[in-house]
Amino acid sequence: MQGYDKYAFEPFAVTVDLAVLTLRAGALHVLLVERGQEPFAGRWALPGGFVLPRESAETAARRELAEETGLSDVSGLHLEQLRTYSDPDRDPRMRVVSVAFTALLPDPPEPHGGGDAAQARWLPYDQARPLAFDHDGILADAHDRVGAQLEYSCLATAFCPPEFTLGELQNVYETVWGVELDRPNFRRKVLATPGFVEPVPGAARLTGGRGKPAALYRAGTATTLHPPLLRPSREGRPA
Amino acid sequence: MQGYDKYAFEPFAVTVDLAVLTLRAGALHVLLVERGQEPFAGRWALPGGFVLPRESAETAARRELAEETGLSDVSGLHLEQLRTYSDPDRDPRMRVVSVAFTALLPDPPEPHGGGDAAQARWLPYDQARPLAFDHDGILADAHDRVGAQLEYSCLATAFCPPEFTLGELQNVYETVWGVELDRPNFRRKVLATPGFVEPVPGAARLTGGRGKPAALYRAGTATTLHPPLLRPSREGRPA
DNA sequence: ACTCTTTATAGTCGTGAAGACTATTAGTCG
DNA sequence: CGACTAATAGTCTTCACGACTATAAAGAGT
Repeated sequence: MQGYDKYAFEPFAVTVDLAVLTLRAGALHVLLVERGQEPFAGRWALPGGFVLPRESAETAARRELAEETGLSDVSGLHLEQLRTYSDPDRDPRMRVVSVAFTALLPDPPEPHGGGDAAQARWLPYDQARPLAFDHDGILADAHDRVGAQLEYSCLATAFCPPEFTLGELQNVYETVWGVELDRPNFRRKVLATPGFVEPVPGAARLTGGRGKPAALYRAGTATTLHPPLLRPSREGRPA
Repeated sequence: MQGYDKYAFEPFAVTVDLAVLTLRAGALHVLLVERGQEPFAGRWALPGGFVLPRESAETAARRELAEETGLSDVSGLHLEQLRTYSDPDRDPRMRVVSVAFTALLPDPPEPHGGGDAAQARWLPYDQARPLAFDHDGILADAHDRVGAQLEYSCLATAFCPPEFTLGELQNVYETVWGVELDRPNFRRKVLATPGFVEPVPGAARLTGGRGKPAALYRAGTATTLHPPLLRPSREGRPA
């Protein structure tokens, strides 16, 4: 891009789309809004909106996240740019380039519902499709990304409340990956990774009534996992 | 994003920026163009340009890649979306949202120089800064991403010609990571990963005259490395 | 021709991480 | 009080990997 001829380019509308994921009742859920107008009227879609003139995409995404979830403080929530979707025909009305984000919530509040969205609610990830526009693909990309990031980052704690048990942390991995993990081994691995979690002294919580109370942990200072926590059975043992 | 009020959004210019990386003489190089106009006249910048009305960002990026490198066939080259940069003030003239891509080239052709760029050339990665606009940050992000992807993907072969020796493949890792790897161990690890590389039967190449000729390999069918090839000395052995 | 250097390739050894599994502890529920 | 449940502790075996040594195949120098 050298000289800027003001007639050398077409102006595009720039939006953000949010794949807001959470764990509810042991299942992965995604925050969706019901579309009121055509196209895709009545269809569920990822929340999002236009980037305002003086906003970066990140700022717009966090603003939309606050509006759609109704949470007063979204500053601590994990929000990360996923990818930009720019197919010329992804919106039948006009040329829209959308910067997609993934957001991870620990405890799911009932969605605000307000804003300009006709209706907002959590839907189980498996029952979300078909979504409007190219949102099926965006949602799939978000799931892939989060699943991969669980392997080599401390992202899993973003799904958990400030204080959590190792069982809850394990549930994050098992739910997102769709696999079962061995509990003692998971525990050994997590505790052996410096900075992943740190114990809350003297605290314990009953996970739901039955069983031995679990010790509580907080997210540690580390951001990356070295070595990573690899998901099992990807290529299996050959032969 | 519900209804589209045509006055509800500001039109943005959408561009692509390319971080084109290659290995020259054992050092990481990046393709840069010299800016002709203000702002940042005379400063080096990442190649890029406007997304055309009927293009996706990916299409625009591949078109720019062909223009800037002068290569006739860029269809086989590794090109991947990096991230979108949307700070309102990243271009002093107007509101420009840029979708950045990383591209990896095996053998560096002398850059075309033509196109609308004043001048295009390969610069060693370490001597590239300071670049125009926010391109220092984009370049750093590209380097980070490529370095991370070497760990868990077969990306390294994108830096190599169609047939390469394991020594050349190891040079990719060593150059991008800036570390030295043990040759026998690297060899064992690569060959033990199914689908990473496959031998070219009966072929051998002298790496540069001296020494035993090395066997040639081709890129395999795998795309991800399981388990990953972790870079050493990140957190060291504690205690 | 012989040796030295260089690079590729083969193999060895010890440590440690991780999967599979068993045992114990500390709670609730009937 | 026992049955049940979930957390936590510990064992054993396998295997990946870092460190290291040895051998093979080429060119360069004398």
